[in-house]
Amino acid sequence: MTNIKDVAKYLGISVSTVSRALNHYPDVSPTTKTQVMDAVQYLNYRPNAVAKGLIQKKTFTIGFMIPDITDPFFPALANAVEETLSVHGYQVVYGSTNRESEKEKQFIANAISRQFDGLIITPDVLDDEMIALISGLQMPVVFLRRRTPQGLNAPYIDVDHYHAASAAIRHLVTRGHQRIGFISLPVNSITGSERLRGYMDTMSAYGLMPEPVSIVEGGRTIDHGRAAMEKLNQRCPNLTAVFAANDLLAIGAMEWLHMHHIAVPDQISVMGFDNLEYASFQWIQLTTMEQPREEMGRKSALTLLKMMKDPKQSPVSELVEAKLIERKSILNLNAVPAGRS
Amino acid sequence: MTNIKDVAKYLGISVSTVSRALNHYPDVSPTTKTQVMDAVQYLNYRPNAVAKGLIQKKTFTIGFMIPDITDPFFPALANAVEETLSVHGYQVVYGSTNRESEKEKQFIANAISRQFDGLIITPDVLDDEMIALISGLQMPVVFLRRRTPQGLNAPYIDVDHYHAASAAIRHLVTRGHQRIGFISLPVNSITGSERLRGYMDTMSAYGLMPEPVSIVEGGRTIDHGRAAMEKLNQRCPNLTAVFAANDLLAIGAMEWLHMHHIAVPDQISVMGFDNLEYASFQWIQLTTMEQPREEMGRKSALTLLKMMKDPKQSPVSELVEAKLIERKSILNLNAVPAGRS
DNA sequence: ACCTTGTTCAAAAACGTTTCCGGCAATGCC
DNA sequence: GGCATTGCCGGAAACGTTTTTGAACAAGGT
Repeated sequence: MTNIKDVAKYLGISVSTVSRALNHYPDVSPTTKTQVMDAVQYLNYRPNAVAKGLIQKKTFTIGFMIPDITDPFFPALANAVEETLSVHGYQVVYGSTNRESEKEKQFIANAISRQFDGLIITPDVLDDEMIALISGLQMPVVFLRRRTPQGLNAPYIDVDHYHAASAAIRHLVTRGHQRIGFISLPVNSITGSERLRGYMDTMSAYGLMPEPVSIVEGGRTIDHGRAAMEKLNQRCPNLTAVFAANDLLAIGAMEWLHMHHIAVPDQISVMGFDNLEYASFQWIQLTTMEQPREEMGRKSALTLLKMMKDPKQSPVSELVEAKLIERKSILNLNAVPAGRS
Repeated sequence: MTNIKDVAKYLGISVSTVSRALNHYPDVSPTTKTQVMDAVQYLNYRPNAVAKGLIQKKTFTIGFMIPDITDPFFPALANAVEETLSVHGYQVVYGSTNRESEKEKQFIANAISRQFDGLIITPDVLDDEMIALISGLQMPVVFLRRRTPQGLNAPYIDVDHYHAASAAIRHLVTRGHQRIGFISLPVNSITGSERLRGYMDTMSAYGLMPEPVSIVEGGRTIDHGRAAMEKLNQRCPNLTAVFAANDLLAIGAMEWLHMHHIAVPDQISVMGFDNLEYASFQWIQLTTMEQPREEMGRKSALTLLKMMKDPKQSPVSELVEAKLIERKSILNLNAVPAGRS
């Protein structure tokens, strides 16, 4: 590999002049500058970013930690993050941690030793050790799709899961639904507990205090959704609607209903959360709360950029709006003859 | 940030001893070694991987270039690659290029200046400039999900698209289908042209030379599949089966059929390619050729690992088998009363 | 007493850049 | 013509490691 010394020697000038020419410093004459550029071309010289990073204490790489790239929620996020960071010369290093605490810590440790310039993270487990690790970080951090935990003061970009769940329930109730089941995410996760809380509070605000049996903890996958729907159907056979805490659960539920010849929405309505591509399939047509993933990804990248440019200012968190996407999985009971069990 | 000089000063020993202790060199006494370890803990010292990379000429990062992380085909690949590389201490840098030539070149250039140790790439456009760029590379490269282009001698990991397409057609023909339409990927892509070739050759081997009108170039998305199915239906209303070159196209086709009340498989059979998660949905149940994505990801990572360990040996390419996943989207005409148009 | 061998460590070079500092012409100004 | 200013450039330090070389010392054999 040819280095800067080689091109300096080739031109018979000093290393520092070559460096200044390449970095467009003002104090280098136009003629030598073009000479340098030509020599660089001719010798096929590529600056070594590692050496540059060492001396500048800036690597132009940022870390992006997510629970699971295989979860269809994340690729769009990742894409938006990379898109907006790459135009500023940053490269992003993904880490898919499978929600394992060990891997998450591993990723942070790596970010430190590799001198990343910033971090966008969606941590899943936030025990004390993790919080300590993050709070000891020298680089800017933004939390994505979860609020900043107690004890840290990084900004976050999140949707308001609580209000979104509330809006979903409102949508169902105003369409005449009263017996509404809930298929939950793991409740030890933040998003899971927030959406559950939105369901609970809104139901009781309408005087529809749900019995505990109408809530089942589902998990995150389609299979979980199926199993949860089966359990729900056993325990509360007279539900008119089901609210699933994400689209995968909703689709699992719809699959179970389809297999048992229970028509959606005629016999039971289903509401989802996320608006994945699946949701718009002709067979599914799921009404769901959309999380604006591109927007979230973009905004997290932009606030990180701002923080890296000026580490002084305290950056601002943002709560973006979820949006109700109406399709055909919910029946309006008020517009129906009546006489349903 | 505390560096190795700090811990040396703290212990009153030399920098080199600390370094040797940390890297488990034999010539450091047990007592100083434990002292060093304790000091490292106490001072919260983290080795600077950038400096290490500079002197060792090894960064323990590999680049993984894919066309589009948003395409549901790739996350599983990416996951497998990262999984098997991370256990060897490598970190992987993704690049989602949106199939833009400019971004692909950008990624390679970045890989050079950042001194990556190796590359796993799924390039989409391979013009002369790209080939020159790659052939000038100092680091090992493996091609994934495409064969190595002429003029390069890197290994590849791919499925045999041609034979897989051939097997798909054989499956249809042995079930009595003769008029089989084809929805193609963009034919200027390698995978697209290979699958098309498999279709063509196999059809004519059975004496079923397809008319040009029964082939329509679809694209890559569900919307393309819909449009293609509509076109196909106009041009060849008497098809008994359609082979779509990937599952997204197949699902788009099935959507169009569903919207027009044409039953699958009773009125027309559909065969896909990829076996995405979608394909197993209850409403879809698509028979399709599975590409073993985890296996491909793992294998590409393993051969890269081998090449990095011993750059001498010429590594071996692999063609993995696609596997027919039988579901319910194909009707066996031989087991049916007869009398179909 | 001397050589050999082995163990443990320190000094310094090296990696490829950037950047600070100073020097040397040439120019402009009085 | 002296003097400050400007434009351009070279030397060298610095970034934080690893690695090579060899020094110091002890122990053991003859």
